[in-house]
Amino acid sequence: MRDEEQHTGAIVDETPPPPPRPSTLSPQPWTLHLDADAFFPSVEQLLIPALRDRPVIVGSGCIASCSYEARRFGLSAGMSLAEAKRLCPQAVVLAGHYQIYRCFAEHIWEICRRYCCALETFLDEAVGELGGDPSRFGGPERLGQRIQTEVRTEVGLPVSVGLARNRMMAKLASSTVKPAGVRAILPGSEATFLAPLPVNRLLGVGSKLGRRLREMNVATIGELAALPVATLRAMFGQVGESLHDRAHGRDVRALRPDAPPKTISRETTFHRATCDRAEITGMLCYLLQRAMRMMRQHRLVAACLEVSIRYDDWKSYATRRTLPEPTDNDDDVLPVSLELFDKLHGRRVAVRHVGVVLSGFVPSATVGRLFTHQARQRRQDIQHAVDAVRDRFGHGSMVTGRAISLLDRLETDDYGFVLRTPSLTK
DNA sequence: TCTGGGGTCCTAGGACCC
DNA sequence: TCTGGGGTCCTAGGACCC
Repeated sequence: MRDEEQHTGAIVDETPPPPPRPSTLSPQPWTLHLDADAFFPSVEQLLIPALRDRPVIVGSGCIASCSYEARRFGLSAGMSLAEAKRLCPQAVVLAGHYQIYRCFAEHIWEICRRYCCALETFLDEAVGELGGDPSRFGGPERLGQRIQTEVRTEVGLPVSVGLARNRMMAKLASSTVKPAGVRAILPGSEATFLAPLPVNRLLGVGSKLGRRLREMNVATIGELAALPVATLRAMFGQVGESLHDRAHGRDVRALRPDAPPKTISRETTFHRATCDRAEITGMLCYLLQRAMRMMRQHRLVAACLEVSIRYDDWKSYATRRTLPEPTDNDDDVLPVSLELFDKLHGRRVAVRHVGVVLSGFVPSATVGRLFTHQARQRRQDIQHAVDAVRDRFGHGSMVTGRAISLLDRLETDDYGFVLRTPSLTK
């Protein structure tokens, strides 16, 4: 909760008592973390028997996920496809079928909900709070095995399950037993579990922070936990404080199962970098229309728009603007996106990548003044009619303005993924 | 290891207001 | 008229995660 208090300025008492830190020994509900093993390739291997036991990669440009058969060749998520093909030429590369993955994920989540009172989901992961005492099932580990078996028999996919007293520890638990493992971390055993793990396993320690910690001769989470919080605060500011908490197994993040998104973005990379302004702005408008539609599905209204471009020499630029007033209408934001693009697009270098980000959301119901003018009301009606057509026939059925030039080159699914574009296929 | 797409959170400086 | 401090908003950028 400390993070939220800092954001909202909720602390008014000059001398508050020390904030309650969730002790690893205090009674807390159990947290479940379930992680599907090599999710995308596993689904492909389940559906296409010929792919079983073969190295399978899902991704375009780089690896989104690869099967354990592929990992034996040194492949891992994030690696470029060029490098992957060099290491494992026999790998099967698939662009992915995200609509299908989503269906499998929802089935897995439904199984988790049998045991969880709150569940936060990502595509290949779920984290939830157990609704009751796991001793009913013979203890946390037995419960994890039960959930794992239900997923295996009902969905057909391997998953790893971790159980602990907070979400960070539950996720660490599942990550240490992948694939197809179950691990419960009993209260009081957190420090023993954490101490030998490499420091970069800790949430929030990526490449940069990991390098700085190694320079301080901190290689394990145990060595990090031994550093005084004042030292970490002096070196890393607020990040240092949360590092100290996490190294001691504390995680104050609450589950937010139905939290609305804070940003909605769409971006794409051109297969061949282009100088054609019409092509770039056409793509920009297309991406923006998709992001706006997704935002309306969440019943949100944006106050801020960001446009980003990346040139062929990999230099990236982005600019944001607060809109004259929050809106969910395409007509309000499309001209702004073009202004922002022109502001960014000053170099004589081909453009490789464009993207848009919507943010500063407020619920659409609270923006009453949007509906005060008749003209605006008419535009809202048209927008909703367009959305209705898109809901029924897909986004590509109703692309407007500059994005029309892209129509015959785009094919998308209902979850916001571009399945085939000139940039993603040979 | 020349590098996709969708997110979250934090920091910092400048403008502006009181 | 000048100076200072604090708060908030806006813009820009970076680290990190899946």
